[in-house]
Amino acid sequence: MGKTITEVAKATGFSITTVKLVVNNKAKQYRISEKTQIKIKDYVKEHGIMINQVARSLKLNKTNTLGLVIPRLTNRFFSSLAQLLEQLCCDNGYQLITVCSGDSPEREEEVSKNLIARGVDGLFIVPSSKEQQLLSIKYARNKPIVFLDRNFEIEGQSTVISDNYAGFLQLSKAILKKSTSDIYLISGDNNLPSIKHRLQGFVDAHKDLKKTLVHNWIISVPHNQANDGFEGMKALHKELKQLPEAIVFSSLPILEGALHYLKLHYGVIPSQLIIGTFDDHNMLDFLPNSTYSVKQDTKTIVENCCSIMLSLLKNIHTKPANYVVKPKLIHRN
Amino acid sequence: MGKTITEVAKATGFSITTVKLVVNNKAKQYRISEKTQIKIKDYVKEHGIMINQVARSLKLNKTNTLGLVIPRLTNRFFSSLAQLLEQLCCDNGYQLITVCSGDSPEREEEVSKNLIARGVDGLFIVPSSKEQQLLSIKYARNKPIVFLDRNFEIEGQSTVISDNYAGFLQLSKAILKKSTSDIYLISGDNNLPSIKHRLQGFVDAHKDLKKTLVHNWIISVPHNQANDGFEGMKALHKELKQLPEAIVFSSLPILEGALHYLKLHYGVIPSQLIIGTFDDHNMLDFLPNSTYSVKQDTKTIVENCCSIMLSLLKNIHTKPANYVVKPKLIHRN
DNA sequence: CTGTTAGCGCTTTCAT
DNA sequence: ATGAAAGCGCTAACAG
Repeated sequence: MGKTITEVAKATGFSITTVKLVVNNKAKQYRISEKTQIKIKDYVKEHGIMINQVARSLKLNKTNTLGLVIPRLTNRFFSSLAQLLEQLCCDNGYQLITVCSGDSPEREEEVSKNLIARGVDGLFIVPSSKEQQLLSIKYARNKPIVFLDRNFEIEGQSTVISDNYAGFLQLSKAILKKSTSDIYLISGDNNLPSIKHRLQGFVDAHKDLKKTLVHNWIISVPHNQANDGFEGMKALHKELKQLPEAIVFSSLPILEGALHYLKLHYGVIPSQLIIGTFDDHNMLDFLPNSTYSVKQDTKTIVENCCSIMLSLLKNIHTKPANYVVKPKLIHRN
Repeated sequence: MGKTITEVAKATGFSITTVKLVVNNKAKQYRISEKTQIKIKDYVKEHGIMINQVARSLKLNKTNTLGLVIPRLTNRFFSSLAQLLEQLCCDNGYQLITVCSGDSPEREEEVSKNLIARGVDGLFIVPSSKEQQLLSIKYARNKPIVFLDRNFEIEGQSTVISDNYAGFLQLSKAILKKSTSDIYLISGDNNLPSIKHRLQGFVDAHKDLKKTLVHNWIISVPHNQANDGFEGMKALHKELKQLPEAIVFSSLPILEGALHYLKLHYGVIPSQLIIGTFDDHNMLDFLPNSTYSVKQDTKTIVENCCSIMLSLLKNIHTKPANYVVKPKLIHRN
């Protein structure tokens, strides 16, 4: 399956132009004779034809591919993002290439360069640091970039992020209204703007409701991973010697790790603990606890990303757009 | 950032060959003069250089890309698979392109063709049906393919799968030893060989332990998705009017859906229910129940896939290899 | 030590 | 109605 267009031309004895006209259904338009059409179509029916996209890309200086750089696929938010974006890109004639940076700036630089060298027509990037975001802009040159999920406040760039502040403001208020103010926060990667905004939402919820933050209200852990959550929970537990009324987690992996600690320590997850977390997952159903989760609107995020990219692809000088997508608070129990 | 090699040659006044020799650090070997080296290196330092991989690929008829076709990224097993495989391919000089088929044969055909037209050097495929597996072999022609996770028993192909039978045999025995034989199975996509083997393991565990299967022991649902699990649980519950001692689920999404039904119906997950499932997830920690899960050895699977692919890439006539990777039973509580 | 050249398969423009 | 040819940027082989 899959002769090249040139091979078909050689085999049938017609020129490349004629073959192309026939296979692109422009035969009528250019009045190619019936005989010729039939001969070519028969050959194609028997042997198949497959346009070599590499050669096409070289000639047109356009690959019809787009790159997506995310921290990791095992994070549910990013995997849904990748899946939806792939589908949407495909619907618009583009093949998405997804790569993981592991949140390491070096790796992000490497994979981004790689994607550009491979000739992607544009890039979606979840930047791991301000420096990397700037470097990407430099490397991509005149290729369109849309920054996703995080924006290190660089002027003139297109960005699509969730409203992290509003999400945690709403979540924290909901919990504060249910409970006293005995509420702690375990948070990873606090230098990320998205996390900073979440923290601010948590703090402002207290202010708005005229509640005071508990002493040592935040446990900071280095990253957004399960083992960080485990250590954070351990630290909090060691300090308090007991469980508070409520704990809020800056992300799902942190929550996973923290609950693993509790399970190890208590044998079960203490069900009276009120739990808040950024990001949602079906498996929160598994908990007996009252849980509040901030579900990001992945569909809208992806649609915005894609529409920005398509305008940028049409005209690189399109004015940059900055979307902030509202998440949704989900309550269980 | 990123002049082409030709541009550098023009700008510095040297020939393409000389420039290549210098940037590839073969200057010494070919005794390029110091002066020339410095001139070229200075220019590159200032303007950067970026090899156009598209042109390179066209010339060499090799793109250094590999394709991975999976049902969906939102399934945890497949996302870890993709993430690990991407890393391993990268370590070996290949860029992985992951696409989702949604378990639809039509879409699988479309994306596979697309990958081949884009010139991937080889393909990893989780086939959705026997017909598609055969079609992929036909389309790929002389490109290497490794089939993953499922094998519809086609001769002469390289495959890497988990030992589904052993996994469920072990899991079912563990549960049967703990409980009476009041144990049901909710299972989706029963026409997949992997699922068939799991069912057989379930049945044979009863045989081996001389227990009899309960009446109507299996609830079959069409697919491997959460809403299928929801419907399956509903059906079982309607039939029994109560909960059995134990339920085994053919996959995590099915379990998710089923527990969502229980949560809706009972308000909490009844903690006396013993739960068994294929695939593992940290979030099973969240359950108060006694759970048994079969954790696939993703790392070994990926390593096997990659090593087969690399030999096939070296020599397409390498004898096909068939790996069956042992999973691990995980017990909680 | 350095330069030249053919050609990968395609698109596009211009000729018949 | 059909064909010819240039050229995208690179590699590899050969030529000085």
